Amino acid sequence: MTINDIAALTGVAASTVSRALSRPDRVNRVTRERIQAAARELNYVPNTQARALSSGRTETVALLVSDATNPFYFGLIRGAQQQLRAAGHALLLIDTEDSAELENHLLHKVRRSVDGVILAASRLPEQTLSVIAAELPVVTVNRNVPGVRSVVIDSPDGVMQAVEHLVSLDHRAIAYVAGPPSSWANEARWRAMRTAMARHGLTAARVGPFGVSRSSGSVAADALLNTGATAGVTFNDLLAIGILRRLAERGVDVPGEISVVGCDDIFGADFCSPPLTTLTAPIEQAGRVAVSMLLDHLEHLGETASRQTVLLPTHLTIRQSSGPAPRR
Amino acid sequence: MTINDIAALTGVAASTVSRALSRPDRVNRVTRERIQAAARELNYVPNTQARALSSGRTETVALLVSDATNPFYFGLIRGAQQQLRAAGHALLLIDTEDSAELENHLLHKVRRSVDGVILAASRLPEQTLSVIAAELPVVTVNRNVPGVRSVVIDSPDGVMQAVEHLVSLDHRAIAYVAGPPSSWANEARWRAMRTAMARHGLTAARVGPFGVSRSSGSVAADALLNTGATAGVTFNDLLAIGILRRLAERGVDVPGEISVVGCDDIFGADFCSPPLTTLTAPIEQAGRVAVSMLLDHLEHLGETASRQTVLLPTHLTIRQSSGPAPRR
DNA sequence: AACCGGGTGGCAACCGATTGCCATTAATTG
DNA sequence: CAATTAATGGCAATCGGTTGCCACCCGGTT
Repeated sequence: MTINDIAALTGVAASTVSRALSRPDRVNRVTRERIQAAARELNYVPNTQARALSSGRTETVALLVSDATNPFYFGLIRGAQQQLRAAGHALLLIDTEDSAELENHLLHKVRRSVDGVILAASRLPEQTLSVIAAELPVVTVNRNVPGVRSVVIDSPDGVMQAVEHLVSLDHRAIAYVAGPPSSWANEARWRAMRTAMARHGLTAARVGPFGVSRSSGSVAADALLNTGATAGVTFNDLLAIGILRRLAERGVDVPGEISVVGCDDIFGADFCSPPLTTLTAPIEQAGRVAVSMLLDHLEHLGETASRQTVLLPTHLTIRQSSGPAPRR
Repeated sequence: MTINDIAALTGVAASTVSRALSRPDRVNRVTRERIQAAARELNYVPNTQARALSSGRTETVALLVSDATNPFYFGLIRGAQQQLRAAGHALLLIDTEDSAELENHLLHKVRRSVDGVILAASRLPEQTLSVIAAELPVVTVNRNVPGVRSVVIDSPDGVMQAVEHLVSLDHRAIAYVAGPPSSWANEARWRAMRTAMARHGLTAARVGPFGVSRSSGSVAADALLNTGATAGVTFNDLLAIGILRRLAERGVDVPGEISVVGCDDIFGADFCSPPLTTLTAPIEQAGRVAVSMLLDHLEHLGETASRQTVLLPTHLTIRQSSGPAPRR
């Protein structure tokens, strides 16, 4: 069922069929309807590659994540997928395994086969990113690079809320449990934390970096205890959940002896034990917005974007992993 | 950077460049090396669509899931992704939103742009599936259809283990909490459950069907309590976790008053409260195996497969959501 | 009657590879 | 030494659309 079959069937040229299907106003109504009817009848589906080859548009967007098993991305994938399907585009999922080289390599490889890419938690240095953004429409998530449009979740603001929350509960020694140094969000959160602490005349301790997996949580928990802090704010929920587990194992009461605040509010944060106080991030929305920005960008190539960055608000969701500071 | 640029640069014909890159033995060593060097230098990446157009191979595989946010699929996606990347293929992720029509429609749409598809939890009727499998390489996961190769996780066997476990703890009234009727696995588990119960002269109760989300768990929990059963085996972990939550809310002690056994051992099953006794399924492996089968099938098109179905074993992981039956 | 312009639809040149077929050359063999 | 064969690389068709350009038809103007 190619365009030619339809052409033969309806007695017009292939080019007319093409136009009837993709630029309907360019062909006479009766011809168009005859063609469209035939197309429907034959169950015609245009060949994506052929179309891409000549038009340059693939109707496909790549979503790069650093680790497909990180629940944080589930929401992102979902949101992106939703929005893409609404626009009739396909989603190419790419796992960069947390490696900048691999990320770069894969980006290069798919460069020609997608209309644009969404980089969730890119590990690429700023300069490399700029280069890529110059030759391919890019939207980043939680990563701010000049000239590259992005959607960032305002977790720094959330971190401040978390600090206020903890300070109001009489915590004075609060530590930040850091994630990967190559993560832009990690540094942003740390900066916000120091600022918020300073506002109360306090200084934050910092431990890490740790990998973003639950197993890293064990090490992180021990390190956190060593700081003597009465509360810890972690880079993300995965780490926080790992910490909770290790603390339970060591018989440390949460929040009696130490409070733990996570970040992102991923799947599981509400039913772990104790349920995690965390920064609720509109992850799915971030995915949708990222796609919207990208598609919008694609439609107006050449024009300068009206908005380069969208900041999505977060809020602190208080559950049972945080409580009053223990009496000394 | 097309094949022609390289041809011009090295002074050979484009066809020779093509061969040097894709069928190296077909061209002289020195010519080949000169071409390969040039390709490397120019950072040449073959255009996927162009290649697909002429060769018919897209090096892309679609993975259809019924709901991208279901943690069960995370592992599957991961496993598939890993194996695909190792083979240099790309992964097109498609969310069918639990709708058979949408699934069919999307399958039809991508039919020409992928080399094959993996259907995880297809909702399609058997006949439709056969039709699709005839015109496109297909591997199903947890779905057995004659003539379609598949990888199925042997949860029926696991369900039997679960029943043995519960019966040994003196449970006599055990209920199955059913998932979507359109799920093949759901029926398979129910059958296994009845068989296992019958072996002990017992009959299983059944409640449901319920949606596979945590929120459905609330309704399911209440229904489960109404059966008077002292233990419930659920279609999957998501449902089980929802049930645990609702039971906690109602002040029902687990496992003191009622035991709950889940299925799949998804992310979260080990840290919910209480940690869930569940059937541990090799999900990631399932993803890898599915891809292997598909790629293998692609390489030997026309030949009849040696193995049509791979059965992956499960085992019961006993945690704290199951315990001795309460005294009457 | 000659002219103009909008609406239609065909022709043909791409897009960037792959691949069957053939010509050339070199190597092997009787 | 002639003949057969193998290795190598070029030509050109092809995959299935898209799109610029042009020709034609027709009604409406001067």
